[in-house]
Amino acid sequence: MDTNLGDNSFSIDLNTNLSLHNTNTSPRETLDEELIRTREENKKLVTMLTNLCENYNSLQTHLIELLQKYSSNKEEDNSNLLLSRKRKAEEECCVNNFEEASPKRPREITTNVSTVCVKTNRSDQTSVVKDGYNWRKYGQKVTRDNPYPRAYYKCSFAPTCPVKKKVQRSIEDPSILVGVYEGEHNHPHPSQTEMTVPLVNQDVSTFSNKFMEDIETNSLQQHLVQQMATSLTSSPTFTAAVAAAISGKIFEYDLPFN
DNA sequence: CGCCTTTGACCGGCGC
DNA sequence: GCGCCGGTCAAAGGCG
Repeated sequence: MDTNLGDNSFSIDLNTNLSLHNTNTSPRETLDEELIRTREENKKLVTMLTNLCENYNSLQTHLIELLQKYSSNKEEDNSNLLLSRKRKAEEECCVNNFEEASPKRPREITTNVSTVCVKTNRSDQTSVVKDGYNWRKYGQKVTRDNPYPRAYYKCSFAPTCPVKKKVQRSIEDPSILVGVYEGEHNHPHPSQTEMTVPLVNQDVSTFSNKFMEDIETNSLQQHLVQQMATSLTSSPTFTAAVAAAISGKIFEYDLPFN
């Protein structure tokens, strides 16, 4: 990993030592200087924020790649131990060779399988993984290897959407809901935000999914901050407002001396 | 009234 | 061929 984080060792000079009481220059000149200085600080902050976001994004991309490698290896190991022969055959068919249809099983092959684990309140008995999509429950079954019922859902946001999901509580930790998504949505996410799209097209373990949830939450916040900063700093209205606020403060300080 | 959940029945694959 | 098991269907009922 050669992600360069050294560039982030920035120091922010907020320029708090404003020369408010410079007796050699007129108030107008002082204000102009402060305005120029404020704009420069503004530019610096935007640059630093941009660098920070770029580093963050590259780091996140790298992390996702590592997690995908890790989870695919782990999935392979676990399937040998835990899955029945039937499940194992399906898993291998979908994950490793999903382009080829099994001669023994000419039925529709799912092209995409992903696992999502969601930590819930232990007292919460509902088996709902809130991912922003609309789901219609079409069945429930108690499986042999888990006393908790497995619920079957179809995506009801679009009539032609082929995505299905199975939700079942973990036998090891009942507070964890394990959702298995099959297929890909053929419609945009209802919330219109890419950041909250569930982890389709990835086989991700319990660990990595919890990790990914954190990443996505923080990423959303980061994204919002970035957008706010960009829109605000590029707005002449905003800079004018900042200048007005500063000048107002300066006059507050200056008035007793006039 | 439409959408959703519930739940028993049914179907197909697989092992013995 | 039979039984087990997971997945799906569809009727009935609930809810807003």
